[in-house]
Amino acid sequence: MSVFIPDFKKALNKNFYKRDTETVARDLIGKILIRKLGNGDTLTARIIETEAYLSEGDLASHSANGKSKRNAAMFEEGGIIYIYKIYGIHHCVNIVTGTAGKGCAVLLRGLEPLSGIETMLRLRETNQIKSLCKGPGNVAKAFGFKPEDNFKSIIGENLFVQETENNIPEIICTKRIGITKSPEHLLRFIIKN
DNA sequence: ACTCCGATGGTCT
DNA sequence: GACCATCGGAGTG
Repeated sequence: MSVFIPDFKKALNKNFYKRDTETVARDLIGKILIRKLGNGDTLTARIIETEAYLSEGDLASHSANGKSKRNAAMFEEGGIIYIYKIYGIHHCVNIVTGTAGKGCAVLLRGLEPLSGIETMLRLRETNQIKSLCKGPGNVAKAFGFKPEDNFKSIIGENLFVQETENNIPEIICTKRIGITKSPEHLLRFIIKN
């Protein structure tokens, strides 16, 4: 993709996120994540890897043991983000899916940076383009997501996912990464290549 | 290419 | 006190 123009009129809406989590995780592949920072910088990247965490029958999901202070955002109506800290070091970003009270979300695991790359490099404190948005911790850091962004809307002017034209990416489905419970579920989605 | 492992802290039993 | 939805560097083949 040579030129990409962020356009809020093409943002995915609440009905997109309120659907079944696995479907949302799959459909997010190939779409464009857009964030406008307070300083005016705009970051855009293509979503290339996601994982679904379900509200039922999924022991790996943070919601598996019910609502708590940490996972409360997961139990909101789809269309907001859920941010948590992992291993005491990294933050991870999820997009909450489904209807209110369910407790499900899609983890953003990998992006292909499109614009705002200088800002992402600065936020990541690296000069490595190759791994800039590779892995959930790096996705969060490159986009400047912090704990205070928990519960923020993913359908607002300064944070949204944009529809793409002629978007029929070839998608591969595998087991999820780094989990020990419910490992058999094929809930990781990655774009081919 | 791989495997191993330390860093570091919130959450839950 | 154990367990993590991780990352990157060191060591090995």
